[in-house]
Amino acid sequence: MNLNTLNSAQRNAVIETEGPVLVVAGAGSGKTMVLTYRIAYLISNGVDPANILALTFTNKAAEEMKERIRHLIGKKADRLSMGTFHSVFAKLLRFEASHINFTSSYSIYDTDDSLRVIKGIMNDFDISDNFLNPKFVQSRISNAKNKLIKPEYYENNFFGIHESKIKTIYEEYRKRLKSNNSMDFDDLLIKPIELFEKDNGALLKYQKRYKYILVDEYQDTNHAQYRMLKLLSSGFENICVVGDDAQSIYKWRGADIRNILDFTKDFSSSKIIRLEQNYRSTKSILSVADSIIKRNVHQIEKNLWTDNEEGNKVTVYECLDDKDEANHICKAITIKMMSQEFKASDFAILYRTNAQSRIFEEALIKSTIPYVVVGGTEFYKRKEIKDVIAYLRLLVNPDDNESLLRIVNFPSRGIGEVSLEALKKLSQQNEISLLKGIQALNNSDSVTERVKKNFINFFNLVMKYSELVGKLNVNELVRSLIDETGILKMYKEEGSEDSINRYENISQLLNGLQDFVNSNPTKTLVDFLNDIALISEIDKWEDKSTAVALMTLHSAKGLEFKNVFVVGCEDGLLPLSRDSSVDDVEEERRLFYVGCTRAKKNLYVSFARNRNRFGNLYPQRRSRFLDEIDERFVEHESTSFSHAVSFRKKASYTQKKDFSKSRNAMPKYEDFSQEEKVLTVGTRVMHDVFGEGTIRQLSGFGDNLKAVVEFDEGLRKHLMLKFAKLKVL
DNA sequence: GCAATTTACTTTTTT
DNA sequence: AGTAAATTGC
Repeated sequence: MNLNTLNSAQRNAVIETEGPVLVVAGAGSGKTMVLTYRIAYLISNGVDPANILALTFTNKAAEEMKERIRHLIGKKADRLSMGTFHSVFAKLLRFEASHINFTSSYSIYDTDDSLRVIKGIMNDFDISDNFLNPKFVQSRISNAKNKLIKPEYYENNFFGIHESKIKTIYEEYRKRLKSNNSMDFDDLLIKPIELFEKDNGALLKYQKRYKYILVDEYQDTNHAQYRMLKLLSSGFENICVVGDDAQSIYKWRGADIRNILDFTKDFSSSKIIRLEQNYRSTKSILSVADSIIKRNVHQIEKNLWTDNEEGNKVTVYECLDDKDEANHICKAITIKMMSQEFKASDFAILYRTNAQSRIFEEALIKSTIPYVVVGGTEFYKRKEIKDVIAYLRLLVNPDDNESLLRIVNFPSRGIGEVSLEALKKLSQQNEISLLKGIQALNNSDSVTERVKKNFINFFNLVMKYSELVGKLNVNELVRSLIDETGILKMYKEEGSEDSINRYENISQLLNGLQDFVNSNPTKTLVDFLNDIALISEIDKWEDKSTAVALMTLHSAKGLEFKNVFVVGCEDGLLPLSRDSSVDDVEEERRLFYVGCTRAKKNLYVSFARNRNRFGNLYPQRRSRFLDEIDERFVEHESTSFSHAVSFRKKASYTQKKDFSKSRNAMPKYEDFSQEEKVLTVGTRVMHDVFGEGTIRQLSGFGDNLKAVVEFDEGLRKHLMLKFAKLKVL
């Protein structure tokens, strides 16, 4: 291990091992290397690896870091506690489960599972989901949990019309998860905190164990994570957090940027080390990124610089529409690959929303460029996969009612809604799990004999295999169970494209399980379920693969590529706006900044003048972020407009009719994005009868152009623009 | 109780 | 446009 390869700030960050340290690490400043070296340095100075806790943002980051440390210090590295907050504490909770009245085979509910629980509660409590959106309730509950607010204090912290109802749901939600022996993502952070707060012995045990704590991506930790770190580090106070406030992009998930801004206040006598030299990008790229981010008001002062070459200018592409954007980029990639200078995996296409990936996929296929979409519809969230997982969960956790409900009638066993209600009612009365309830139901007369038989068949299936858990090889057990359910057979026989897909997905899951067990025979079914609950798509992605990477800007955090395309730089998309409420533009700007700083050699940002959304073409305006870029480092390119025509359009949409009549004679691209008085989402309009309002949605073309207008009086109207004479204000 | 048809909703970003 | 949920008809 040679510390001389580090610059002086980096070296400080490695050797200041005692006491609280904040490392403000700008993009590309070698933060991963610093963390790696710091851990290796600790160990080479005699610290037991088992006394080090390193928390990363993704499992992938943890794996990579562990690999690098292994290179530096060898096998000792395996004894490190390293992983995401969620995976490290999920493991801890399996050890300590009995102390919080759970079992070590508790289920982990993802957001879908948790939403189903909430819907179930609202259904039981007769709260209509028109009245209260379950997703809203879910986000409120998650929000409260992130802030460590218990149901009893809920109403002191949230102020809206429905809070007392939400509080009731929150209370019941907690109860149900508890009786299901299940935890959601938030619980994985909260439950250890609750344990530590009530059981000082447990806290002391882990304080002693984790003498040195390191946290990566600290800018994206939430309050619960902060509280946890505070508790664990309060003994030795050897806590080192690394982060960059300019790259905080998870506020929507509860991340609290104050954690990093206030670190020096929260942890007294802490040191700050700034890593300001960027080793990743060219001067042009860094200057562009800097010109954007400096528009944000709230930040830690820092000055990122680089010794790297000036490099090529950053290209701003102006495209006709989203299709043109995709083709344009494919062409650029093809040309660059032909020069032999770059291979496919040197390129990344980064977008704001997953929905944007499709159009690039189509274009890449046509261009025969290998690509891989990272993220999107996640494998483990597919219906067929969740069904299989529900079976497995029920085997190890018989209290998991949510999983039971999912599969009790899948494949069809003749158990309908009415029979299920009877089972739920009986189980609730006797305060037993639904699975146990089946036995009770069998001894009652609330359902027909035929239904009883159907239930018992299911019950026997589950019991048969849960008794085999631990006795039979995991792989054999699962294959045999799935075979007996007939799921695979069912999909195979149906034969539609969709069902073949599902069949293959389940096969893939079973193969994944086989690999999991083969690579480590001591692993159990619970381990497998735990792993797949906490794994993300980015964790599975191998950058060794020779393919262009497509992913969201969020997923790209922490990665780097020689050539980066940040696409869809249009107002409303990047920055993304939901309705026209005041959004946090600063966070969107940071997201754009994160995207730009992923590039090592070449950066391309593009926007389309028209974009398809929900199957309709909408005019777009270039992102305000593009106007913030320092022009000295930019070159502009655009698709030739020679065959496209601009329209002179008057203020009123009554003239729109003329335009639509001559539409057939018009070229393919209708460009009204640069016109002055244009109707777009957000435009203020005047209606003779309804008064002033704001356009919320646009659809259709020509005579069929329709708008949803929200009038200031509170009315929301769907209007045909052909008839409604709207004036643009 | 189930299949077929209609409707509603999606596009934030994810552990 | 494409999918999931809800509703209807058998």
